[in-house]
Amino acid sequence: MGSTKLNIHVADINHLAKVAKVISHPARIAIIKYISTSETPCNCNDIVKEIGLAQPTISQHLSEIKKIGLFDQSATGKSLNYSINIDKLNEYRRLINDFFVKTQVNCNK
Amino acid sequence: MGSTKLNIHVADINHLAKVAKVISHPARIAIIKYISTSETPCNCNDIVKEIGLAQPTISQHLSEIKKIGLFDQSATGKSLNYSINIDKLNEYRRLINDFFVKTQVNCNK
DNA sequence: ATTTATTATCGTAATATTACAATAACAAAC
DNA sequence: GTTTGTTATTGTAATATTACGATAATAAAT
Repeated sequence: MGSTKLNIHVADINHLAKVAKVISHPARIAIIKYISTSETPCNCNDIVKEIGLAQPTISQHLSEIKKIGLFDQSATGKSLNYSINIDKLNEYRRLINDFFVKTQVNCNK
Repeated sequence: MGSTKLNIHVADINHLAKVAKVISHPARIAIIKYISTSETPCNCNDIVKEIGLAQPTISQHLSEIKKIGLFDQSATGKSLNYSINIDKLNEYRRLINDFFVKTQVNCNK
């Protein structure tokens, strides 16, 4: 008891839920936003300064976002530069948008 | 410690996170989908049978979805009929889609 | 090799979420 | 008013999430 029952749902639904979960926390939204707007390549410390959460917390959130492949990483010197994987971003935008659109279409028949 | 720090983020971001959280659980996605596809008005028991979770669990999920106004309710006899509030559905579709689009635009400059 | 800078991981406390049994609340039917 | 059908609420156990201090791991710089 207590944990989400994944086995009772089709894979599509579980996948959508997983993607939505990543953007269901304000810190992760703020991280994605910051990385996308940053003029210069930004690393973990930049994000820590920007968001105002401890470094391990940011690292944890980054790891959640990485799990769905939304980031590209490139190492320069000591630091890791994060950037958005546009293909994945687009894939997930469509995945979520399609859910809403399909829901609406279903309502209208 | 332990609870999400909302005060460090702007309201927009917290709002988006709140909406995304509703669709971050497969049972809630399945509920929304079922209600939208149902030909006849559907009540809580119908959803319980469809999804395969206990009635209090479904009731709890329905309440989460209601909190962001995604449902209309209408009482007929003993039961409550749930339907999707299309305006809200559209509002949230745009809210989430705009986040993705803006993120992508930011990446390309 | 030691220092310095950066990020990940470990451990853990606080809190939130998920699920369900039991039961209350409500409304129609008898 | 008692029964029946439906949904909400209460209470609670199991699990997950969030946050951070401490520390390890990694890599460049000296």
